[in-house]
Amino acid sequence: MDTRTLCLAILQKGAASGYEIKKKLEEMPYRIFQEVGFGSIYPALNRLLEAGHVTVQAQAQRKRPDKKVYAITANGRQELEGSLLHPPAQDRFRSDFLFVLFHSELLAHEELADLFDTRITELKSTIDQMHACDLSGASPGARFVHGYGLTYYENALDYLCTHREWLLDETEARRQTTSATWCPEVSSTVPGGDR
Amino acid sequence: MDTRTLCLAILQKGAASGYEIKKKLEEMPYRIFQEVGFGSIYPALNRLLEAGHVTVQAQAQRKRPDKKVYAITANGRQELEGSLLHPPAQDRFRSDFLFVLFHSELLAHEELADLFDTRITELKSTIDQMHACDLSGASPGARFVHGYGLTYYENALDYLCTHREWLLDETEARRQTTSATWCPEVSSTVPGGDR
DNA sequence: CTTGACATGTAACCAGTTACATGATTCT
DNA sequence: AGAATCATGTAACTGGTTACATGTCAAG
Repeated sequence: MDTRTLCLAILQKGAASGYEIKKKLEEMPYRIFQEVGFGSIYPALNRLLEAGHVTVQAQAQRKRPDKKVYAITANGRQELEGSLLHPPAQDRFRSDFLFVLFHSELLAHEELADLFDTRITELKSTIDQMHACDLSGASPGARFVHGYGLTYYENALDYLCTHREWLLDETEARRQTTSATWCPEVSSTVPGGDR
Repeated sequence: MDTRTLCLAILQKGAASGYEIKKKLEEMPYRIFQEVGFGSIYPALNRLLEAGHVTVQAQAQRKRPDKKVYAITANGRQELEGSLLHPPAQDRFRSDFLFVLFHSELLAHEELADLFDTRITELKSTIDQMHACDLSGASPGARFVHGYGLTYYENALDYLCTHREWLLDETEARRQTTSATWCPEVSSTVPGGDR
């Protein structure tokens, strides 16, 4: 989702400044969608302003720089609802982690094991944070998306744990049988081999 | 992963033309990572050529336009291995579908139901295709990644099926309780207070 | 006779990231 | 004293998408 729509979505729940929008995009539940930098947010807000989708109000603050509080307009709400209506684009999943594992035979055994271990630790911490997350008062949509993300992380963790040894062993085996002999793989935990 | 690295990864498994690279990126197992257009591939190959990561050889064909077959060099292999070594960037998951469901209260009941149904159908078809996919001869890494993707899709399908009714009902319930008290304009709800 | 596969490329456009630029205040 | 937080923005760069441009051949 582009930054403009993301900003509209947040402003729809209440007026906010660019700085505050960035903070909200960093924490749950918006974190699931995307993190964007100031370099995207401020220009996006200016374009929304030009288009009449939002209004600004400068807020002088004692002992703080001025704040520009943006609020969504009826026009902006219509725009947001419009973008929800047309059929959503395909999901895109980008994982450099998987890309590296895909080429497991180009890495040393230890590097592979380390990769797994750090990812498993990260996943556990992410899952803990998501469990700790307060959802009282959250909309049904927010809860649904949170649950989707949580089950994704939990299943990913499970997959990594149950297939770690398999990949490590198979990669080692493949490395040794470079071109000489063909080794018949016999395993009950071959990914995709359960049909 | 950027297009150049993606091209190197494919060429590492064998020489290919730009057209063939695109086809490989469209099918399993590369499909999991990313799909890229010709507009990305041809410039990427030229940059790899300039950098000495690949070589070209024009191949005249009977009754076909000439083909430019690219092959990876020792230099290019080193480059690829190098990019696998430094710690992978964070996974990014972008889903307009989830973004829409997040705002379920802005959509009509029927639109929501339709969204679910089309997505469920799509997922089922994707899963079938992945099950039908031939993995004999695939590297351990490729199998691992394929399995990761497959379990993701299966779990996503399961989550959608088991939570469809919940979201539909909860959204309906929320709509009825908030419609009366909903306050549209800017008003006093400025987050972050004032001073 | 038209669609689709084969085959390569460029140019304009759009979006996002990173680095830069500024500056007060509060916490450790 | 130095780091973190609050607060806003621009400019350069990078990368990807889309549209354009060209052409053959096979199959329906």
